[in-house]
Amino acid sequence: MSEAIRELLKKNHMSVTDSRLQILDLFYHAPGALAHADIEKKASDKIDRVTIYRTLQTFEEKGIIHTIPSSDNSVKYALCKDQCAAGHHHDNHVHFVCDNCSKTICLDDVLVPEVKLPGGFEPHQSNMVVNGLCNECRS
Amino acid sequence: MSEAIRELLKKNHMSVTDSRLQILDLFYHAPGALAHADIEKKASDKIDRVTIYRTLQTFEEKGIIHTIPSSDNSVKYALCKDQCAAGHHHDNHVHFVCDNCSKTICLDDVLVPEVKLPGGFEPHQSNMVVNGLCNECRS
DNA sequence: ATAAAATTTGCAACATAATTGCAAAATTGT
DNA sequence: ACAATTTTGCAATTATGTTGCAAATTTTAT
Ligand SMILES: [Mn+2]
Ligand SMILES: [Mn+2]
Ligand SMILES: [Zn+2]
Ligand SMILES: [Zn+2]
Repeated sequence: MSEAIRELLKKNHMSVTDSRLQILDLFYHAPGALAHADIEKKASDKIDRVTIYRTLQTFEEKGIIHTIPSSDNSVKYALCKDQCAAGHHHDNHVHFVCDNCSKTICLDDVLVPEVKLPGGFEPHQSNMVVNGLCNECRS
Repeated sequence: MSEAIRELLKKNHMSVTDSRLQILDLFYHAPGALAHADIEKKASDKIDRVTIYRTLQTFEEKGIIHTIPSSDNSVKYALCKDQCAAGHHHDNHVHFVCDNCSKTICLDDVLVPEVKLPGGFEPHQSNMVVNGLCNECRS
């Protein structure tokens, strides 16, 4: 189990360290996406803020996690599923943010639809975030 | 010209003050969306940081400007087109962020497409941001 | 036009978030 | 077990955002 996490680090040519194992473990068990602050709180064995910043940045560069944009200066991060490699993300799925519980969820099966842009614009990557009530909060 | 801006403030029941006129003027002449920092720099007659924060918040509440989400903790703002009223925005258009010049542009004519969500999710609002090369940077 | 009332502004103080350099600690390869 | 490399934590610094309050400005009433 924790073995899978070690492998992920190895596969991406990263040293396996306590902080990284711990942070990855948080992502694997989290109900939704995590913000820097969430990690700072949840990390059992306290990790320095700076280390968290650097770890998130490295994970993002290696294609292990991706960022989820927000309108309130609170970027969140979530695990990439598969084909994301260093420098080349392919997370073209929709994200959902619950207005009630404020959980942020990757809708891995809902792909971001293509849109026709005005002439001259060349699209590289699209992000779509839907706000509303999540499946749990609507019950 | 500046008269139109005064009218906009009046129409929204706001006192017309120097700061507000100046900031609105910036938006009307800007090539793209503006971040708080942009306004702080561009304001000819220096406006206090706090006033900028408060002005942006008020404009947003009144439906004069809307926020554009980002993946790097730097929300931008742009003018609303029309039917946005206090507390009820209707800016359901796509936004474009240029990877080269990093301009952020409202594609007012490109509507955010609907997506079918998994059962139980109730959508309220959608945002879509496309990255790539803008019309100017591709030439 | 003037004065009173209401709103907005700027300053100071504070709080939180993010970045950088560097030495100590941990990890990796031999 | 050792040397080389990488990562971590701390301190210092900078950037970003919030709040209370008195002074200034704008609006409304006279
Ligand atoms: Mn995702
Ligand atoms: Mn817009
Ligand atoms: Zn919810
Ligand atoms: Zn461009």
